[in-house]
Amino acid sequence: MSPEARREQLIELGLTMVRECPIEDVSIDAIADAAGVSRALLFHYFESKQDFHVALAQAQADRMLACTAPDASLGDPIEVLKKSMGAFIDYVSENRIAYMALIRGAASSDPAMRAVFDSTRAAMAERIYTHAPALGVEVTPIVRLAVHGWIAFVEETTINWFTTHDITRDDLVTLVTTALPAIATGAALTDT
Amino acid sequence: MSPEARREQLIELGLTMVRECPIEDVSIDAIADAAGVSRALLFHYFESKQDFHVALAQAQADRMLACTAPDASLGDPIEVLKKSMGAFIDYVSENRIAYMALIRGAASSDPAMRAVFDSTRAAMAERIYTHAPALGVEVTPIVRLAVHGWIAFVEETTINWFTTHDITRDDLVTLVTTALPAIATGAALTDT
DNA sequence: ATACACTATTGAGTATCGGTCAGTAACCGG
DNA sequence: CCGGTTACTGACCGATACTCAATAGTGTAT
Repeated sequence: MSPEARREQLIELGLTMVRECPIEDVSIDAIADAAGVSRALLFHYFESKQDFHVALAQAQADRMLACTAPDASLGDPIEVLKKSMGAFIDYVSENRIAYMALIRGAASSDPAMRAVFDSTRAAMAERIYTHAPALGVEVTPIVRLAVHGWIAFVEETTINWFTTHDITRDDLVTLVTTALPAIATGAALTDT
Repeated sequence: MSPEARREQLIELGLTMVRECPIEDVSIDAIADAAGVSRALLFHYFESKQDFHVALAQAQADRMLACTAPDASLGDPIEVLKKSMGAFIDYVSENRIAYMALIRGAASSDPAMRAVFDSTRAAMAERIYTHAPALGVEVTPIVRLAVHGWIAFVEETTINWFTTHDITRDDLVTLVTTALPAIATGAALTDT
């Protein structure tokens, strides 16, 4: 099998397994067995287990970003944001174990993992910045900090929402959508 | 040595080590060596490595909660919050590796760890709820969700601030403090 | 067609680490 | 002084991340 195809297969398999149980419970053995190859082959394609996990996280992050890509055709920035947030909530709903383990959980320890995490958030933040001027908000350091914090707000409320489920999905979308201007404009005010 | 003293010593030692390197890199061997006891003794005091980590997280969480206890003597809820937020920022600054690893990072996988994490956030949220009525905000499910999200917002901005440091500590305190009413009142509006 | 080179792939090995257990030594009351 | 309780240990086990020399399979040049 060609290196690229095999690499892709292994990552795909890894993502599937991580969808069912937390990442640290997925051994290299299990992945290799499921793929029908030897353990050693995994270390041929990935330098270490960490490296493999980083590849998984990157793949997961890419898909999430693709799913939540803003639909500029909607025109109104708030509507664009709303649709994007809905997509985010749905994506995390469908991949919550994988998402929590890869994007959120492992963000603490491994620097390489943290880098994936950071760049993913930065990509999400960048989308916001492009619409900020249209809403009369200047992108200053404090606004940037606030936007990053807001992303954490969105993640936390989404994850929390699964366990409680005591408000509707639409209310959640509205909550996180309206929170952004509320936080950002407040931050912009602190700035001056 | 008495069981209690030993337990305390091991936890204290664990917290010290976790202050310097991520928790999963701290082996039971290392802790036992540092304490001058055998590995087996650790398993006499803690059922498993996970159990030990939970004990560490609980101790860390307790200290954080103690440090950030609201000072009701200030009167004005916003001032109380501001002081508490300042204390939180300072605490996390001084213990960022341990905090990230124990309170934030490990929240994904182990249910017992997640329980510590959840109850800590719940304790922080409870402090907020007691002041909500005074600010004309009713504590509904959506407000609860928003408050939990806001705590994530505070954690994220604090951790992020530590790496960039491009605004002043006071501005950060103001940012997170003003964000709470901004988010909570917005949430309360969505409710009706 | 055959030999050769290249590489995807492996099986067998090593080190480390979490966890177990039978046993020891030290401190206790009688 | 003796017996029991218990803090404590050393030696073992299984799993797992990781290594490496060797192989099998495929494409190419003559």
